Amino acid sequence: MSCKHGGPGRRGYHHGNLREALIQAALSLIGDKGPAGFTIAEAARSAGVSPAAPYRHFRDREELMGDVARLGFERFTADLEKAWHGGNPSPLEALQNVGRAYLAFARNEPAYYAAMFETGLLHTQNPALDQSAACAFEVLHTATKKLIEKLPDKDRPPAHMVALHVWSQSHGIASLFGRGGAAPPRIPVSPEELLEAAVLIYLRGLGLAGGAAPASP
Amino acid sequence: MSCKHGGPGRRGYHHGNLREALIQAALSLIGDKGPAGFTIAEAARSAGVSPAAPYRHFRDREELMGDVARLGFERFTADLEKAWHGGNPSPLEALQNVGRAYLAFARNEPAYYAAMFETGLLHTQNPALDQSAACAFEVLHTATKKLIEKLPDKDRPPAHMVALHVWSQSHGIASLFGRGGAAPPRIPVSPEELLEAAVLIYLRGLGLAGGAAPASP
DNA sequence: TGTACATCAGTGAACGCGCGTTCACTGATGTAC
DNA sequence: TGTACATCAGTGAACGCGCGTTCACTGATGTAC
Repeated sequence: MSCKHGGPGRRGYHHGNLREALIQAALSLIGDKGPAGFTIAEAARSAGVSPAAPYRHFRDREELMGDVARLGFERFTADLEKAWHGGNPSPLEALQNVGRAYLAFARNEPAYYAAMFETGLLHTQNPALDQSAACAFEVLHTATKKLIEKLPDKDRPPAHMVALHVWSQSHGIASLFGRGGAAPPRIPVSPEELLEAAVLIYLRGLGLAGGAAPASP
Repeated sequence: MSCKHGGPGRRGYHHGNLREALIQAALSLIGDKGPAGFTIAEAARSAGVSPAAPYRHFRDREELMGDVARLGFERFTADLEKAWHGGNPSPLEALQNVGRAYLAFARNEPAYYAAMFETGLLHTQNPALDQSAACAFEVLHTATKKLIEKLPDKDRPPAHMVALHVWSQSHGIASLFGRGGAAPPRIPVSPEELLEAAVLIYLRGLGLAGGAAPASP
Protein backbone atom coordinates (compact mmCIF):
# COMPACT_ATOMS: atom_id res chain seq x y z
CA MET A 1 0.00 0.00 0.00
CA SER A 2 2.17 2.82 -1.16
CA CYS A 3 -0.81 5.06 -1.59
CA LYS A 4 -1.25 6.19 1.99
CA HIS A 5 -3.64 8.97 1.26
CA GLY A 6 -5.94 6.77 -0.67
CA GLY A 7 -8.74 9.35 -0.77
CA PRO A 8 -10.09 10.61 -4.03
CA GLY A 9 -7.98 13.12 -5.86
CA ARG A 10 -4.63 12.15 -4.44
CA ARG A 11 -2.86 9.28 -6.14
CA GLY A 12 0.73 9.41 -4.94
CA TYR A 13 3.27 12.07 -5.69
CA HIS A 14 1.16 13.76 -8.27
CA HIS A 15 -2.11 15.14 -7.14
CA GLY A 16 -3.81 14.53 -10.43
CA ASN A 17 -6.38 17.24 -10.16
CA LEU A 18 -4.79 19.96 -8.14
CA ARG A 19 -6.10 22.84 -10.14
CA GLU A 20 -9.67 21.82 -9.52
CA ALA A 21 -8.96 20.99 -5.89
CA LEU A 22 -7.49 24.43 -5.28
CA ILE A 23 -10.50 26.11 -6.75
CA GLN A 24 -12.77 24.05 -4.55
CA ALA A 25 -10.65 24.88 -1.53
CA ALA A 26 -10.76 28.56 -2.42
CA LEU A 27 -14.54 28.40 -2.67
CA SER A 28 -14.85 26.78 0.67
CA LEU A 29 -12.55 29.36 2.28
CA ILE A 30 -14.38 32.25 0.68
CA GLY A 31 -17.66 30.75 1.81
CA ASP A 32 -16.45 30.48 5.37
CA LYS A 33 -14.50 33.68 5.79
CA GLY A 34 -15.21 35.95 2.88
CA PRO A 35 -12.99 36.79 -0.07
CA ALA A 36 -10.36 38.34 2.18
CA GLY A 37 -10.17 35.10 4.14
CA PHE A 38 -8.92 33.14 1.20
CA THR A 39 -5.17 32.53 1.12
CA ILE A 40 -3.11 30.42 -1.22
CA ALA A 41 -1.32 28.87 1.72
CA GLU A 42 -4.51 27.61 3.28
CA ALA A 43 -5.97 26.44 0.01
CA ALA A 44 -2.81 24.42 -0.57
CA ARG A 45 -3.00 23.00 2.92
CA SER A 46 -6.58 21.93 2.49
CA ALA A 47 -5.72 20.29 -0.82
CA GLY A 48 -3.00 18.35 1.01
CA VAL A 49 -0.21 19.90 -0.94
CA SER A 50 2.83 22.05 -0.24
CA PRO A 51 2.42 25.83 -0.29
CA ALA A 52 4.51 26.08 -3.45
CA ALA A 53 2.42 23.67 -5.46
CA PRO A 54 -0.35 26.11 -6.42
CA TYR A 55 2.19 28.16 -8.33
CA ARG A 56 2.42 25.39 -10.91
CA HIS A 57 -1.16 26.18 -11.83
CA PHE A 58 -1.71 29.86 -11.06
CA ARG A 59 0.62 32.81 -11.45
CA ASP A 60 -0.50 34.29 -8.17
CA ARG A 61 -3.34 34.71 -5.75
CA GLU A 62 -5.22 37.07 -8.00
CA GLU A 63 -5.15 34.72 -10.94
CA LEU A 64 -6.64 31.96 -8.82
CA MET A 65 -9.32 34.28 -7.54
CA GLY A 66 -10.05 35.46 -11.05
CA ASP A 67 -10.47 31.90 -12.23
CA VAL A 68 -12.88 31.21 -9.41
CA ALA A 69 -14.89 34.25 -10.43
CA ARG A 70 -14.85 33.28 -14.08
CA LEU A 71 -16.02 29.78 -13.29
CA GLY A 72 -18.72 31.31 -11.16
CA PHE A 73 -19.96 33.43 -14.04
CA GLU A 74 -20.02 30.40 -16.28
CA ARG A 75 -22.19 28.45 -13.90
CA PHE A 76 -24.29 31.50 -13.26
CA THR A 77 -24.87 31.95 -16.98
CA ALA A 78 -25.83 28.32 -17.32
CA ASP A 79 -28.29 28.59 -14.45
CA LEU A 80 -29.89 31.71 -15.85
CA GLU A 81 -30.11 30.25 -19.32
CA LYS A 82 -31.72 27.12 -18.00
CA ALA A 83 -34.24 29.20 -16.09
CA TRP A 84 -34.97 31.34 -19.14
CA HIS A 85 -35.66 28.22 -21.11
CA GLY A 86 -36.03 30.01 -24.37
CA GLY A 87 -38.77 32.19 -22.97
CA ASN A 88 -41.13 29.35 -22.16
CA PRO A 89 -43.79 28.87 -21.06
CA SER A 90 -44.16 32.64 -21.47
CA PRO A 91 -41.59 35.42 -21.51
CA LEU A 92 -42.99 36.84 -18.30
CA GLU A 93 -42.97 33.58 -16.42
CA ALA A 94 -39.55 32.80 -17.82
CA LEU A 95 -38.17 36.13 -16.66
CA GLN A 96 -39.50 35.50 -13.19
CA ASN A 97 -37.77 32.15 -13.30
CA VAL A 98 -34.55 33.90 -14.21
CA GLY A 99 -35.00 36.17 -11.21
CA ARG A 100 -35.48 33.18 -8.96
CA ALA A 101 -32.44 31.51 -10.45
CA TYR A 102 -30.44 34.66 -9.82
CA LEU A 103 -31.34 34.67 -6.14
CA ALA A 104 -30.92 30.94 -5.85
CA PHE A 105 -27.39 31.22 -7.16
CA ALA A 106 -26.53 34.01 -4.75
CA ARG A 107 -27.92 31.98 -1.87
CA ASN A 108 -26.61 28.55 -2.79
CA GLU A 109 -23.25 29.67 -4.07
CA PRO A 110 -22.39 32.63 -1.88
CA ALA A 111 -18.69 31.96 -2.37
CA TYR A 112 -18.93 32.14 -6.13
CA TYR A 113 -21.14 35.17 -5.86
CA ALA A 114 -18.67 36.94 -3.59
CA ALA A 115 -15.76 36.09 -5.87
CA MET A 116 -17.72 37.44 -8.81
CA PHE A 117 -18.96 40.68 -7.35
CA GLU A 118 -17.07 41.52 -4.20
CA THR A 119 -13.44 41.13 -5.05
CA GLY A 120 -13.14 44.17 -7.28
CA LEU A 121 -11.80 41.95 -10.04
CA LEU A 122 -14.50 42.88 -12.51
CA HIS A 123 -13.48 45.45 -15.10
CA THR A 124 -9.89 45.49 -14.04
CA GLN A 125 -7.49 44.02 -16.51
CA ASN A 126 -9.14 40.65 -16.81
CA PRO A 127 -10.76 40.35 -20.23
CA ALA A 128 -11.66 36.69 -19.82
CA LEU A 129 -13.53 37.48 -16.63
CA ASP A 130 -15.30 40.44 -18.14
CA GLN A 131 -16.26 38.33 -21.10
CA SER A 132 -17.85 35.66 -18.95
CA ALA A 133 -19.69 38.34 -16.97
CA ALA A 134 -20.95 39.78 -20.24
CA CYS A 135 -22.36 36.38 -21.17
CA ALA A 136 -24.37 36.28 -17.99
CA PHE A 137 -25.72 39.73 -18.70
CA GLU A 138 -26.55 38.68 -22.22
CA VAL A 139 -29.07 36.19 -20.90
CA LEU A 140 -30.90 39.00 -19.16
CA HIS A 141 -30.61 41.15 -22.22
CA THR A 142 -32.11 38.52 -24.47
CA ALA A 143 -34.87 37.85 -22.00
CA THR A 144 -35.92 41.46 -21.64
CA LYS A 145 -35.72 42.00 -25.38
CA LYS A 146 -38.13 39.18 -25.93
CA LEU A 147 -40.35 40.39 -23.17
CA ILE A 148 -40.86 43.90 -24.51
CA GLU A 149 -41.11 42.78 -28.10
CA LYS A 150 -44.87 42.97 -28.08
CA LEU A 151 -44.92 46.61 -27.03
CA PRO A 152 -45.70 49.09 -29.81
CA ASP A 153 -42.56 50.76 -31.12
CA LYS A 154 -43.31 54.12 -29.62
CA ASP A 155 -43.74 52.72 -26.11
CA ARG A 156 -40.85 50.30 -26.25
CA PRO A 157 -37.93 51.21 -23.98
CA PRO A 158 -34.39 50.14 -24.82
CA ALA A 159 -34.02 46.48 -23.89
CA HIS A 160 -30.56 47.23 -22.62
CA MET A 161 -31.96 49.62 -20.06
CA VAL A 162 -34.60 47.17 -18.97
CA ALA A 163 -31.95 44.50 -18.56
CA LEU A 164 -29.83 46.83 -16.45
CA HIS A 165 -32.82 47.60 -14.28
CA VAL A 166 -33.64 43.96 -13.71
CA TRP A 167 -30.03 43.09 -13.11
CA SER A 168 -29.40 45.83 -10.59
CA GLN A 169 -32.66 45.13 -8.81
CA SER A 170 -31.74 41.47 -8.54
CA HIS A 171 -28.22 42.24 -7.45
CA GLY A 172 -29.44 44.73 -4.89
CA ILE A 173 -31.83 42.25 -3.33
CA ALA A 174 -29.26 39.49 -3.44
CA SER A 175 -26.61 41.67 -1.81
CA LEU A 176 -28.82 43.08 0.90
CA PHE A 177 -31.08 40.19 1.76
CA GLY A 178 -30.20 37.15 -0.23
CA ARG A 179 -27.16 35.61 1.35
CA GLY A 180 -26.90 32.82 3.80
CA GLY A 181 -24.97 35.31 5.97
CA ALA A 182 -24.66 35.20 9.71
CA ALA A 183 -27.90 37.02 10.43
CA PRO A 184 -29.70 38.50 7.46
CA PRO A 185 -31.84 41.52 8.17
CA ARG A 186 -35.40 40.76 9.02
CA ILE A 187 -37.65 41.43 6.10
CA PRO A 188 -41.25 40.35 6.08
CA VAL A 189 -41.00 38.44 2.80
CA SER A 190 -38.49 36.18 1.12
CA PRO A 191 -36.02 37.74 -1.31
CA GLU A 192 -37.73 35.80 -4.07
CA GLU A 193 -41.11 37.29 -3.31
CA LEU A 194 -39.59 40.72 -2.98
CA LEU A 195 -37.94 40.47 -6.38
CA GLU A 196 -40.96 38.99 -8.05
CA ALA A 197 -43.15 41.82 -6.83
CA ALA A 198 -40.60 44.42 -7.89
CA VAL A 199 -40.36 43.00 -11.39
CA LEU A 200 -44.13 42.73 -11.75
CA ILE A 201 -44.68 46.31 -10.70
CA TYR A 202 -41.85 47.49 -12.92
CA LEU A 203 -43.18 45.63 -15.96
CA ARG A 204 -46.59 46.98 -15.31
CA GLY A 205 -45.04 50.42 -15.40
CA LEU A 206 -43.77 49.55 -18.84
CA GLY A 207 -47.26 48.64 -19.91
CA LEU A 208 -46.74 44.90 -19.63
CA ALA A 209 -48.07 42.28 -17.28
CA GLY A 210 -51.58 43.57 -17.64
CA GLY A 211 -52.99 42.45 -14.29
CA ALA A 212 -53.18 44.61 -11.18
CA ALA A 213 -49.97 45.15 -9.31
CA PRO A 214 -49.82 42.88 -6.29
CA ALA A 215 -50.75 45.00 -3.32
CA SER A 216 -49.37 42.56 -0.76
CA PRO A 217 -46.98 40.01 -2.18
CA MET B 1 9.88 75.70 18.84
CA SER B 2 9.29 72.52 20.75
CA CYS B 3 6.43 71.62 18.49
CA LYS B 4 8.32 70.16 15.55
CA HIS B 5 5.35 68.68 13.83
CA GLY B 6 3.47 71.91 13.82
CA GLY B 7 0.78 70.59 11.54
CA PRO B 8 -2.80 70.49 12.64
CA GLY B 9 -3.83 67.68 14.90
CA ARG B 10 -0.50 67.03 16.56
CA ARG B 11 0.41 69.24 19.48
CA GLY B 12 3.26 67.49 21.25
CA TYR B 13 3.11 64.25 23.13
CA HIS B 14 -0.62 64.03 23.02
CA HIS B 15 -2.22 63.88 19.68
CA GLY B 16 -5.31 65.69 20.76
CA ASN B 17 -7.65 64.20 18.22
CA LEU B 18 -6.35 60.73 17.57
CA ARG B 19 -9.69 59.02 17.44
CA GLU B 20 -10.88 61.22 14.62
CA ALA B 21 -7.53 61.03 12.85
CA LEU B 22 -7.62 57.23 12.90
CA ILE B 23 -11.07 57.17 11.41
CA GLN B 24 -9.95 59.51 8.66
CA ALA B 25 -6.89 57.38 8.03
CA ALA B 26 -9.05 54.27 7.88
CA LEU B 27 -11.33 55.93 5.35
CA SER B 28 -8.45 56.91 3.19
CA LEU B 29 -6.98 53.40 3.31
CA ILE B 30 -10.32 51.80 2.53
CA GLY B 31 -10.77 54.23 -0.31
CA ASP B 32 -7.40 53.36 -1.77
CA LYS B 33 -7.27 49.64 -1.21
CA GLY B 34 -10.67 48.39 -0.20
CA PRO B 35 -11.88 47.30 3.23
CA ALA B 36 -9.34 44.48 3.35
CA GLY B 37 -6.55 46.98 2.77
CA PHE B 38 -7.17 48.76 6.01
CA THR B 39 -4.87 47.87 8.87
CA ILE B 40 -4.55 49.39 12.30
CA ALA B 41 -0.81 49.56 11.89
CA GLU B 42 -0.98 51.65 8.77
CA ALA B 43 -3.73 53.86 10.11
CA ALA B 44 -1.56 54.57 13.13
CA ARG B 45 1.42 55.29 10.91
CA SER B 46 -0.51 57.73 8.81
CA ALA B 47 -1.78 59.47 11.94
CA GLY B 48 1.86 59.82 13.01
CA VAL B 49 1.46 57.69 16.07
CA SER B 50 2.85 54.43 17.40
CA PRO B 51 1.08 51.18 16.47
CA ALA B 52 -0.08 50.73 20.04
CA ALA B 53 -1.78 54.09 20.31
CA PRO B 54 -5.01 53.14 18.54
CA TYR B 55 -5.75 50.65 21.28
CA ARG B 56 -6.40 53.53 23.65
CA HIS B 57 -9.43 54.37 21.53
CA PHE B 58 -10.62 51.13 19.98
CA ARG B 59 -10.75 47.65 21.39
CA ASP B 60 -9.59 46.13 18.13
CA ARG B 61 -9.63 46.44 14.38
CA GLU B 62 -13.26 45.44 14.10
CA GLU B 63 -14.41 48.09 16.53
CA LEU B 64 -12.65 50.77 14.54
CA MET B 65 -14.17 49.48 11.31
CA GLY B 66 -17.57 49.34 12.94
CA ASP B 67 -17.28 52.94 14.05
CA VAL B 68 -16.34 53.99 10.54
CA ALA B 69 -19.41 52.22 9.22
CA ARG B 70 -21.64 53.75 11.85
CA LEU B 71 -20.36 57.22 11.12
CA GLY B 72 -20.97 56.50 7.47
CA PHE B 73 -24.57 55.59 8.11
CA GLU B 74 -25.05 58.76 10.11
CA ARG B 75 -23.80 60.94 7.29
CA PHE B 76 -25.74 58.88 4.81
CA THR B 77 -28.92 59.39 6.79
CA ALA B 78 -28.29 63.11 6.98
CA ASP B 79 -27.72 63.31 3.23
CA LEU B 80 -30.87 61.37 2.45
CA GLU B 81 -32.92 63.41 4.87
CA LYS B 82 -31.66 66.63 3.40
CA ALA B 83 -32.54 65.40 -0.08
CA TRP B 84 -35.97 64.32 1.04
CA HIS B 85 -36.57 67.78 2.43
CA GLY B 86 -39.85 66.90 4.02
CA GLY B 87 -41.24 65.75 0.71
CA ASN B 88 -40.89 69.11 -1.03
CA PRO B 89 -41.41 70.36 -3.60
CA SER B 90 -43.41 67.20 -4.26
CA PRO B 91 -43.08 63.68 -2.88
CA LEU B 92 -42.13 62.38 -6.29
CA GLU B 93 -39.44 64.95 -6.93
CA ALA B 94 -38.22 64.57 -3.40
CA LEU B 95 -37.92 60.82 -3.79
CA GLN B 96 -35.91 61.26 -6.95
CA ASN B 97 -33.68 63.63 -5.01
CA VAL B 98 -33.21 60.94 -2.40
CA GLY B 99 -32.18 58.54 -5.15
CA ARG B 100 -29.65 61.00 -6.45
CA ALA B 101 -28.36 61.59 -2.95
CA TYR B 102 -27.99 57.84 -2.51
CA LEU B 103 -25.85 57.50 -5.60
CA ALA B 104 -23.93 60.67 -4.83
CA PHE B 105 -22.99 59.27 -1.46
CA ALA B 106 -21.85 55.97 -2.95
CA ARG B 107 -19.76 57.82 -5.51
CA ASN B 108 -18.32 60.56 -3.32
CA GLU B 109 -17.80 58.46 -0.24
CA PRO B 110 -16.87 55.04 -1.61
CA ALA B 111 -14.84 54.31 1.50
CA TYR B 112 -17.77 54.92 3.81
CA TYR B 113 -20.02 53.00 1.49
CA ALA B 114 -17.68 50.03 1.45
CA ALA B 115 -17.33 50.07 5.23
CA MET B 116 -21.11 50.15 5.53
CA PHE B 117 -22.04 47.45 3.07
CA GLU B 118 -19.01 45.40 2.19
CA THR B 119 -17.42 44.46 5.45
CA GLY B 120 -20.06 42.03 6.61
CA LEU B 121 -20.40 44.00 9.83
CA LEU B 122 -24.10 44.67 9.36
CA HIS B 123 -26.41 42.42 11.35
CA THR B 124 -23.59 40.78 13.23
CA GLN B 125 -23.44 41.63 16.89
CA ASN B 126 -23.27 45.37 16.48
CA PRO B 127 -26.55 46.89 17.64
CA ALA B 128 -25.33 50.47 17.37
CA LEU B 129 -24.39 49.92 13.76
CA ASP B 130 -27.67 48.20 12.95
CA GLN B 131 -29.51 51.03 14.61
CA SER B 132 -27.82 53.66 12.49
CA ALA B 133 -28.49 51.60 9.37
CA ALA B 134 -32.14 51.39 10.38
CA CYS B 135 -32.26 55.18 10.62
CA ALA B 136 -31.08 55.48 7.03
CA PHE B 137 -33.72 53.03 5.91
CA GLU B 138 -36.32 54.94 7.87
CA VAL B 139 -35.81 57.94 5.60
CA LEU B 140 -36.71 55.81 2.62
CA HIS B 141 -39.61 54.30 4.48
CA THR B 142 -41.04 57.69 5.37
CA ALA B 143 -40.56 58.93 1.84
CA THR B 144 -42.31 56.01 0.20
CA LYS B 145 -45.10 56.12 2.74
CA LYS B 146 -45.77 59.73 1.87
CA LEU B 147 -45.52 59.01 -1.79
CA ILE B 148 -48.16 56.29 -1.88
CA GLU B 149 -50.45 58.07 0.53
CA LYS B 150 -52.65 59.36 -2.23
CA LEU B 151 -53.35 55.91 -3.63
CA PRO B 152 -56.77 54.50 -2.79
CA ASP B 153 -56.59 52.00 0.03
CA LYS B 154 -57.26 48.97 -2.09
CA ASP B 155 -54.41 49.78 -4.50
CA ARG B 156 -51.91 50.85 -1.88
CA PRO B 157 -49.00 48.45 -1.45
CA PRO B 158 -47.18 48.17 1.86
CA ALA B 159 -44.86 51.16 2.18
CA HIS B 160 -42.27 48.88 3.69
CA MET B 161 -42.14 46.81 0.53
CA VAL B 162 -41.89 49.86 -1.67
CA ALA B 163 -39.05 51.17 0.46
CA LEU B 164 -37.26 47.84 0.17
CA HIS B 165 -37.66 47.93 -3.58
CA VAL B 166 -36.28 51.42 -3.90
CA TRP B 167 -33.45 50.68 -1.55
CA SER B 168 -32.36 47.50 -3.26
CA GLN B 169 -32.66 49.10 -6.68
CA SER B 170 -30.49 51.98 -5.53
CA HIS B 171 -28.01 49.71 -3.86
CA GLY B 172 -27.82 47.49 -6.89
CA ILE B 173 -27.08 50.36 -9.21
CA ALA B 174 -24.60 51.88 -6.79
CA SER B 175 -22.79 48.57 -6.36
CA LEU B 176 -22.65 47.68 -10.01
CA PHE B 177 -22.18 51.03 -11.69
CA GLY B 178 -21.92 53.77 -9.18
CA ARG B 179 -18.43 53.65 -7.74
CA GLY B 180 -15.41 55.65 -8.68
CA GLY B 181 -13.76 52.25 -9.23
CA ALA B 182 -10.83 51.58 -11.50
CA ALA B 183 -12.87 51.10 -14.65
CA PRO B 184 -16.62 50.99 -14.22
CA PRO B 185 -18.52 48.95 -16.78
CA ARG B 186 -19.61 50.90 -19.79
CA ILE B 187 -23.26 51.70 -19.57
CA PRO B 188 -24.89 54.11 -21.96
CA VAL B 189 -26.38 56.32 -19.25
CA SER B 190 -25.28 57.65 -15.90
CA PRO B 191 -26.24 55.71 -12.78
CA GLU B 192 -28.44 58.63 -11.81
CA GLU B 193 -30.40 58.49 -15.03
CA LEU B 194 -30.64 54.74 -14.77
CA LEU B 195 -32.05 54.93 -11.26
CA GLU B 196 -34.40 57.76 -12.06
CA ALA B 197 -35.88 55.85 -14.97
CA ALA B 198 -36.21 52.70 -12.89
CA VAL B 199 -38.05 54.52 -10.14
CA LEU B 200 -40.34 56.31 -12.57
CA ILE B 201 -41.30 53.10 -14.29
CA TYR B 202 -41.77 51.35 -10.99
CA LEU B 203 -43.98 54.07 -9.58
CA ARG B 204 -45.99 54.11 -12.73
CA GLY B 205 -46.52 50.41 -12.18
CA LEU B 206 -47.94 51.31 -8.80
CA GLY B 207 -50.34 53.69 -10.43
CA LEU B 208 -48.37 56.82 -9.57
CA ALA B 209 -46.40 59.29 -11.66
CA GLY B 210 -49.18 59.51 -14.19
CA GLY B 211 -47.14 60.48 -17.26
CA ALA B 212 -45.84 58.07 -19.86
CA ALA B 213 -42.85 56.00 -18.86
CA PRO B 214 -39.71 57.44 -20.37
CA ALA B 215 -38.90 55.31 -23.38
CA SER B 216 -35.33 56.57 -23.70
CA PRO B 217 -33.95 58.14 -20.55
C1' DT C 1 8.89 -4.60 -25.71
C1' DG C 2 12.74 -1.79 -23.42
C1' DT C 3 15.16 1.97 -22.45
C1' DA C 4 16.99 6.91 -22.38
C1' DC C 5 15.53 11.09 -21.68
C1' DA C 6 12.61 15.41 -21.57
C1' DT C 7 9.03 17.26 -19.24
C1' DC C 8 5.69 17.82 -15.80
C1' DA C 9 4.03 18.51 -11.17
C1' DG C 10 5.20 18.04 -7.03
C1' DT C 11 8.56 19.01 -2.37
C1' DG C 12 10.46 21.41 1.56
C1' DA C 13 12.98 24.92 3.25
C1' DA C 14 13.64 29.54 3.37
C1' DC C 15 13.09 34.69 2.58
C1' DG C 16 11.28 39.04 3.98
C1' DC C 17 7.28 41.15 5.33
C1' DG C 18 3.66 43.33 7.85
C1' DC C 19 0.18 42.46 10.88
C1' DG C 20 -2.55 42.55 15.54
C1' DT C 21 -1.82 42.88 19.99
C1' DT C 22 0.44 43.21 24.64
C1' DC C 23 3.52 45.09 27.99
C1' DA C 24 5.80 48.02 31.18
C1' DC C 25 6.78 52.52 30.72
C1' DT C 26 6.38 57.78 30.74
C1' DG C 27 5.20 62.46 29.49
C1' DA C 28 1.22 65.62 29.78
C1' DT C 29 -2.92 67.08 31.85
C1' DG C 30 -6.20 68.17 35.25
C1' DT C 31 -7.84 68.39 39.95
C1' DA C 32 -8.07 68.67 45.27
C1' DC C 33 -6.54 71.10 48.74
C1' DT D 1 -1.32 80.68 43.73
C1' DG D 2 1.33 76.40 44.41
C1' DT D 3 1.89 71.69 44.87
C1' DA D 4 0.98 66.51 45.25
C1' DC D 5 -1.01 63.22 42.95
C1' DA D 6 -4.30 60.50 39.97
C1' DT D 7 -5.40 59.79 35.47
C1' DC D 8 -5.03 60.00 30.68
C1' DA D 9 -2.94 59.15 26.21
C1' DG D 10 0.90 58.38 24.38
C1' DT D 11 5.79 55.34 23.50
C1' DG D 12 8.77 51.69 21.83
C1' DA D 13 10.05 47.23 21.88
C1' DA D 14 8.67 42.79 21.46
C1' DC D 15 5.77 38.49 20.66
C1' DG D 16 4.03 35.03 17.65
C1' DC D 17 1.88 34.47 13.45
C1' DG D 18 0.77 33.46 8.75
C1' DC D 19 1.30 35.10 4.41
C1' DG D 20 3.04 35.23 -0.68
C1' DT D 21 6.54 33.85 -3.22
C1' DT D 22 11.05 31.86 -4.78
C1' DC D 23 14.50 28.36 -5.11
C1' DA D 24 16.96 24.25 -6.15
C1' DC D 25 15.41 19.89 -5.94
C1' DT D 26 13.14 15.29 -7.24
C1' DG D 27 9.73 11.75 -8.10
C1' DA D 28 6.43 10.43 -11.71
C1' DT D 29 4.94 10.39 -16.35
C1' DG D 30 5.07 10.10 -21.17
C1' DT D 31 7.40 9.71 -25.54
C1' DA D 32 11.00 8.62 -29.34
C1' DC D 33 13.45 5.22 -30.98
